[in-house]
Amino acid sequence: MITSTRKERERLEREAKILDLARSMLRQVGYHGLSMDRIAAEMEYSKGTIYQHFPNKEEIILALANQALEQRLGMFQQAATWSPKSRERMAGIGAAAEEFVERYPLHFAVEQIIRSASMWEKTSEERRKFMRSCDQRCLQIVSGVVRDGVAQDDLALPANTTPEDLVFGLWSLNFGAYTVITSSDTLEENGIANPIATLRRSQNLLLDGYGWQPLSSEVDYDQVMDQVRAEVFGDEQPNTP
Amino acid sequence: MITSTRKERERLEREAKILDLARSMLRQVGYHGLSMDRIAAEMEYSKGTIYQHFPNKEEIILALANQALEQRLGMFQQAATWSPKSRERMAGIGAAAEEFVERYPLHFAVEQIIRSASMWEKTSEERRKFMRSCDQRCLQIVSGVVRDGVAQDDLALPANTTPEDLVFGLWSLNFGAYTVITSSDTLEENGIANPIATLRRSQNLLLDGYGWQPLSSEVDYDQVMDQVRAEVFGDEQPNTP
Amino acid sequence: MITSTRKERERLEREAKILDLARSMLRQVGYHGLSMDRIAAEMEYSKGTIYQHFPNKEEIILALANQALEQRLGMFQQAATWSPKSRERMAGIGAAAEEFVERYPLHFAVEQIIRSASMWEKTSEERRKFMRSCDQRCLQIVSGVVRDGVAQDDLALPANTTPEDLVFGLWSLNFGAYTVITSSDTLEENGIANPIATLRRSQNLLLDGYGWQPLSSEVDYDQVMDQVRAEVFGDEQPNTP
Amino acid sequence: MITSTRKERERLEREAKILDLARSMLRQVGYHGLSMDRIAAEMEYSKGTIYQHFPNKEEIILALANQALEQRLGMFQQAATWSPKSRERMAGIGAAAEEFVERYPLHFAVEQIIRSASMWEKTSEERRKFMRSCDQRCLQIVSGVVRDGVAQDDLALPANTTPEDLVFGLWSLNFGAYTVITSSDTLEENGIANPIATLRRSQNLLLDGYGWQPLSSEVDYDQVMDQVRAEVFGDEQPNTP
DNA sequence: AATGAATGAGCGTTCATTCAT
DNA sequence: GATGAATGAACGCTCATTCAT
Repeated sequence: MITSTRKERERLEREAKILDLARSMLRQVGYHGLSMDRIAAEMEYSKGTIYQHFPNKEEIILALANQALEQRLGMFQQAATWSPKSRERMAGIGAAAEEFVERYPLHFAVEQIIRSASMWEKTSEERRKFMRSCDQRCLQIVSGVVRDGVAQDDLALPANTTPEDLVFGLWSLNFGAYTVITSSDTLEENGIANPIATLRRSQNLLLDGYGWQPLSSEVDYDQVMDQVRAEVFGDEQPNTP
Repeated sequence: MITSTRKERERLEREAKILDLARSMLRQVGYHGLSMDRIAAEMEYSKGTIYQHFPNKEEIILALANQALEQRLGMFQQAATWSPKSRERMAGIGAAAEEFVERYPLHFAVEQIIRSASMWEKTSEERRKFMRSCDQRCLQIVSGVVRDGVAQDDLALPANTTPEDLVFGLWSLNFGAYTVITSSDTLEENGIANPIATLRRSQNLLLDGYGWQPLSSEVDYDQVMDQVRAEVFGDEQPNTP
Repeated sequence: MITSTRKERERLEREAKILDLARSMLRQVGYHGLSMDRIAAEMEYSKGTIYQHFPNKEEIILALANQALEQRLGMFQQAATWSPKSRERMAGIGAAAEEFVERYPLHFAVEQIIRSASMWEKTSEERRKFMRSCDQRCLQIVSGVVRDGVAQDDLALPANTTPEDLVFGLWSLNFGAYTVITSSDTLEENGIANPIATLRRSQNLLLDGYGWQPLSSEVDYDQVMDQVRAEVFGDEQPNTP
Repeated sequence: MITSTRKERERLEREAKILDLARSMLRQVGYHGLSMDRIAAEMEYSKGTIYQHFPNKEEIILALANQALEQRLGMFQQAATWSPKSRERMAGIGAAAEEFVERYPLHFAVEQIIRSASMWEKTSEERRKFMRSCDQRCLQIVSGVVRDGVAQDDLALPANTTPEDLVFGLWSLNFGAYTVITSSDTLEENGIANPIATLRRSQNLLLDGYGWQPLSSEVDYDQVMDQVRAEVFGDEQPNTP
């Protein structure tokens, strides 16, 4: 029993090591530069050993995606229960999204690559399902907060609009903002000095636009978000300069 | 010299042809399937000839991206001068962005690939510069409209906020939305039936949030955008259902 | 010792099981698909254990071949004592050869592989010897029948001709026929509707040619062969249509 | 024109060289030992170049098979027109088969491997067709001689027997005999001193058995075969000792 | 004795790039 | 200037075999 436990533990450690390596390599050399040869070379293990953990390259990438999604899911779950006030919980989720990108930039990079690469071929349907379900659960957490807001009369949705529609807007804004931030190194010299702050404001304005009470003119959600990051995620430094 | 002019013209034609072919191949077989061999095989020219136009494969892809950016730049320019009213011009740019993705989906796909691939070592500084300048000019066009709005008192920017900050929000929203739309095939079943409409509303709410007059509660910008797409870009069918 | 006997028995059982598995895998996935990994996976034993039985893959295949040869040898022995009449015994051996291919097609396939593959460097001298001895004993059984025929004056061999020469002819005919049958799927459409019947006739004509009494014009050896297959080998259905 | 002719010639030469090498390697290391790596290494060309001539490994093997079959076809055609007497022409074909194996032992080895290997997967259907057609044409040449014999009343076929049935017997005998000869090195010590002579006799007895006139008791077909090999195929030494 | 993780050479194949013609 | 044969490193992947446990 002890032996099998140790072996199992070693196996998991090795698997984690492979994924760590693959993750950082994925960012450095991109999807097309990531190769089993390189992964094996960079580890102290042989190619065959890598293949004993993952049946093919795509599975490695999908595993990375799953890790990223699971990580975010967990953070969203924490944030979604943080406050009794619906709009504050929403702000909390925004804070979680921030925290996620900053704390696990590689996870975010993996997500970006996954969402744009054209490599949905060989990966096992099982894992793909898992990925979709992570996506959905994330979406549901956030739309759940919207529903709470509606239920608590903090918010009234326009006709023909689902909570998911609202979330789609926030999601797009968030994902797009971090993608632009990550892929552009001339933001500052182009007049965008503090993109994170702008993202926060944009999110607030969007929620204000939906009439979600209390509006950002009444509550300083910037401060709320810093508070979430400090209290829920243990940041030492507030993020707003 | 007339001769050299003809030669030059032929050269440009051939270059355009290579790019057209590469672009459609990129759609059909993905980045993975794009190969110099295949490009050459599908043209009446040989591999060597193609190498006389583009020193390596990456340059082709970058050239493709530049075409896309130039295309968008042109469309933005058209949209940015379409109306005397600043907020309508802004809506026009939104319509142009829509039109761009729908009319040239490949261009958008190329942009995404470019933004995630890591292949900048091999590409020429010249082309890279061009790309950056396209990006910047696009940004400037849009921020120009913002400045006009400010100048015309349709809009007052908060303290510490540049026109570019505002544009960054819109840009993120747009880019993010189209990335999510492109990469997710379960949007509808997840409650997001009409993502384009949601994107439009999100944009409007954002601009409303900045106080840009006249607000979307006063003017039906949906209709304005359809109008732009019809009048400026010649769409026969309005996009709102 | 009782213990060692049990162990020995278990060992032999396991060995037989490995070979059974390997043989059926050989049928299903061909020589190419036969792998130690797969054998181990399909058994309740590990790769290492299999290596304790067979020092390498080739030995397994050779052991398979030996099983096949031994099987045939046994059947030939049965057939060679079946009748007091030499020519009928000869027909019996023909029937045994038929029976062998039909009842154990895998054994025949293994034989063919063995005879064409080049893998003798790795295999043990012992097993190779065994294989040669099987071959020889088979030959001797048949040539023994020829000698009986000569001794009983049913047959007179030409000058410079050994009983083995005669057997060589039959052997060639038989092995060649089944190889052609196995490897060609267009026999029928090429006018060879019943190759087995033709093989039988060819054998009979050959023996007639040597003057082996009674000739096939006097005795219906087709019927004799069906009888052998029914009585000696327990076939329920006669083979001639 | 001249250039292209030279290039074409060089191409064909290179192709022939690859095939020559592959052929001799196939015999030495067997089907499973033959690898593109080895072929490339043994030539002064790189792997990529080999692939510019043959799209995959199987095609190389099939090309070898085609060469062998075509070679034999040609020899059979020569032999089939050699004499006005049907049975002598038949003997001529036997001589051609002998000549083929002796003059091109590698071609024969290829045939043997092809007929037993389980690798009919990837090869282009086109080439496979060609192979089948070679087989058929060979068969037709020989069965044509049988038909001639029937037409000339040298031979009467039994009921339910096609000329192809007769040929099937000869074919089996021949292919089987040479396979046994090739794969067994203990023939002589097992009492089979002159297998070729035995094969010849077996063939004659078979044809005698069908009643093909004149019988081998009337004509010395051994001498006829030596004559064919000398006159048609230019052998300097008769083959019968 | 049994295990299965680890190895690493090998496989068939692709493809960007070069360069003699 | 155009060609395409040649290259050779790289790719994803397999598998017989070894050996520490």
